[in-house]
Amino acid sequence: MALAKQRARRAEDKAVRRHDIMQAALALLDTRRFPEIKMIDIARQAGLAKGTLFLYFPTKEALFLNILEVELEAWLEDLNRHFDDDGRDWNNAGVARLFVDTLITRDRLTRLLTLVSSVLEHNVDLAHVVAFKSKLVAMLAPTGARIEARLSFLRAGDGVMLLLRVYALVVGVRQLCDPGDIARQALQRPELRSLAIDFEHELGVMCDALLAGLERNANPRAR
Amino acid sequence: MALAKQRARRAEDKAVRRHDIMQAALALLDTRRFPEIKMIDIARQAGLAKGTLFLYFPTKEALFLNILEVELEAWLEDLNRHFDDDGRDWNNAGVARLFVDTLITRDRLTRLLTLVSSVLEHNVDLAHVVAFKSKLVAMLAPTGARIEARLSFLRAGDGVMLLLRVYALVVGVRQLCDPGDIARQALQRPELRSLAIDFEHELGVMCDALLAGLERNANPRAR
Amino acid sequence: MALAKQRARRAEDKAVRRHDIMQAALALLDTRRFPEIKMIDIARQAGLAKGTLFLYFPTKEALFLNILEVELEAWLEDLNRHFDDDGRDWNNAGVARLFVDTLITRDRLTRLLTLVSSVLEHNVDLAHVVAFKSKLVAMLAPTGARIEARLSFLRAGDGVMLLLRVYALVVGVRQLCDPGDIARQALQRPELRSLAIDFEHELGVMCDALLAGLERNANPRAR
Amino acid sequence: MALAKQRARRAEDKAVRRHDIMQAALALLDTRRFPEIKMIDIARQAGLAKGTLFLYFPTKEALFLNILEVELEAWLEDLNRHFDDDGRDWNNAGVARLFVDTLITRDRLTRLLTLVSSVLEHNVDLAHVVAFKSKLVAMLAPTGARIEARLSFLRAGDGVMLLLRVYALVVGVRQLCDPGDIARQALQRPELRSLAIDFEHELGVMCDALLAGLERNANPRAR
DNA sequence: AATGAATGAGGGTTCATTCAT
DNA sequence: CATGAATGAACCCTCATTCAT
Repeated sequence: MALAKQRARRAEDKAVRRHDIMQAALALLDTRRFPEIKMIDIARQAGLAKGTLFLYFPTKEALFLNILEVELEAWLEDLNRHFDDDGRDWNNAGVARLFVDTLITRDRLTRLLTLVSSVLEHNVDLAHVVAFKSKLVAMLAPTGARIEARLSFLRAGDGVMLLLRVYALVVGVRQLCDPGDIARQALQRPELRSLAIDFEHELGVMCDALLAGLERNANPRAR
Repeated sequence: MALAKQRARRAEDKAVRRHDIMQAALALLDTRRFPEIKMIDIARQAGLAKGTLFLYFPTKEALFLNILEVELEAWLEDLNRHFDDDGRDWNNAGVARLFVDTLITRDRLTRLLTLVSSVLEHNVDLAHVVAFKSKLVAMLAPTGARIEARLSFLRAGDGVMLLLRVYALVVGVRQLCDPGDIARQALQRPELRSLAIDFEHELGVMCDALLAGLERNANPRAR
Repeated sequence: MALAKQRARRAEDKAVRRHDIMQAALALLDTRRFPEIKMIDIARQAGLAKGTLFLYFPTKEALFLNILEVELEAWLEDLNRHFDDDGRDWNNAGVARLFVDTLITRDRLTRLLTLVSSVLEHNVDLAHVVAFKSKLVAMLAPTGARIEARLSFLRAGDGVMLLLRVYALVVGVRQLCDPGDIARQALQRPELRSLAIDFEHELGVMCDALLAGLERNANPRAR
Repeated sequence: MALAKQRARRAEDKAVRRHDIMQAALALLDTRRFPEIKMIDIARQAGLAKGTLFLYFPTKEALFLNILEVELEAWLEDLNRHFDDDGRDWNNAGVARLFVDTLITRDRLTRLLTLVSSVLEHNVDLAHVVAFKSKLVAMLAPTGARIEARLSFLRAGDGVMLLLRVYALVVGVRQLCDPGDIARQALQRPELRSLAIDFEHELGVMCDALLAGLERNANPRAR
């Protein structure tokens, strides 16, 4: 047996270890897609034994769901901080810009979002999913409220809904812009260039359009 | 040994067999998700042997990619037919409505779209992907042109781009609205109801907003 | 990929392959205990790939349960043949002797019997167990009838019951006489010699006693 | 971290802890089979940490082997007490009855006996097995002697041998009468009822027969 | 062309045991 | 002594794909 890693006995140490594992998984996500990441790889990356991972997360999916939760929280808090800035002149374009700016630096988050419904919510028990979604609802609310305060055409509840729509946008645009290895090669072809789309730019356009369109459609008289 | 199905010698017969296989796969897609559909199931559904499938499609992914191609073509042709109707008064809302109407009756297509970049373009060789994408480009162009003709704020190339954005919307909204089995249970909870979103309605709102927003943002002076 | 073994296409060939697999498993049983036999070992022994085994038997337990069935059948048929010999003067001792003689040359059978309730009837689905037990009932009946015909003190149904009791005896005596590797070493010690018991002899004593005792107790007046 | 249980410093305290652990394991044996009982379960049942178990017993098997030893001792002492009762009129039937009566109330013992050679004597080192078997020999002798004194047809050494044979009977009859979960379901079927055998009754019949038969066969002249 | 038997890589998870604290 | 975090070997079975017939 290899030398056992220092034991995490205090809750604090355990949190650190949890964090280490999540970071290891996250690091692998930069170069590989979810199905290509094996638990053993994560373990090695974290300098741990495979079994140890299962002391902290019941399944591979649960691990990534937790990662997503943390990333999501960080993003929402980031948004909150920005929305609390009264010095800015808030309008649709500004909000869209904020979404894009905070998202394009969060490659991992946007990649993880892609997995939620197709992967991460499978092989996880009901309680976990409920916990995740409850947390999500709780996290979305404050940010949603801030958005409503900044964009006058939004009504109560529209802020959270907007965030969910941005989530949909992120997922859709990722799939549109993120080819797999083979598709990437295919897109090299001149005749397929029209399908090679830049994530950042496209997300910007879509967010802009979404907000402008929602406002427009919120004011029927203006049509 | 079961009686061998009559051999498809002529190209015509082979096309029929191909079609049968695709229909069988499609039928299974109504009740199961891609990873849960086994090649043996498709074979049985088609009344063929497992190995026969591989005479027509090199991999499972290639099979579904072909299915997608056909479904996509049908959808685009449908769109074409509608766009060719001069009797309608074409505007954003009308186009959005058309997208939604033609998509919500195509459950299989919207489900397949979800898989493109995450699944179908893997385990398929370069030539296949190139073929698929080339076909796609060729199919999108005529419809794109028609859209451009119907919506005056669109410039050359915007029609195809719009279709791609609608694709992104479909993928995003599907993931937003289509929970897996466990997530569906979770969403029963009253406190999570806010996350239970109707696909059709949401797709409508998003398409409407996308078009309205794109027009708005296409006319900078109007801001 | 290694060279694929010749394919068994006809039902006849498949039966041969099934038989080969069972023989391979049986061969390994001579030198190892059930939990130490891995499916991969059986596959290699049979010159097949691991997956091939699962084409013929759904689980490891099912495989051995089938083996047991065959071995059991062979034994019972053997018994039938002997019982049909009118030239013998049938009495308790003779029947006991027959049991022992036919069993001590069937090492594998007696080892398998040990596993039935503790192992083989686990990880097998209900239908399989029912099938096995039904077959067992069907196989026991003819032999039971013959025994009843040979031993006058037996009443209807006693023949089958006697076979079940012999089964119990075999299992018990095997466990009594068959030490594991470590226990075998322990029994080398002079002071433990009293625990080293010979299977054949002991089975003989027990069978003799069982039959004599059953007869005795069947005639209360004789007490 | 849970509060560490008070340390057992004195040998006396340690014996108590040992006992606690064995009792915990024993309790679990009532509802589960050996392979389904996990060390962590035993630890929890005993209110201890998993690692602590290994301070008292080197392996899971060693733990159960010790339990068996104690249970066996209790049974033999019980037998001794009964055999020392001069008021009874000792004969085969009485002895058989005594075996059965003292065994059917010892469900755990009879279940453990089943495991001895197939499980408990594996993953235990030689010294342990030797110790167990030596103890066994020592425990059997006094009871064996008492039996010999009560049943006149027995010669020196036959008493111990009889006990071993009763052990074989218990193991065999247990396996015959104790179906696993699936087998139990199978035995519900009317056509398989003949295989559903009552442990107590069958053990009685077998013990009776064994003793009667041994006596019978011990007096060749009587044949 | 059709068949379906054969292949075998692949992988998450468990749990007895160890050992740092 | 007690703890419980860490270890990592072990393992059956699936299923897309191949290929002999």
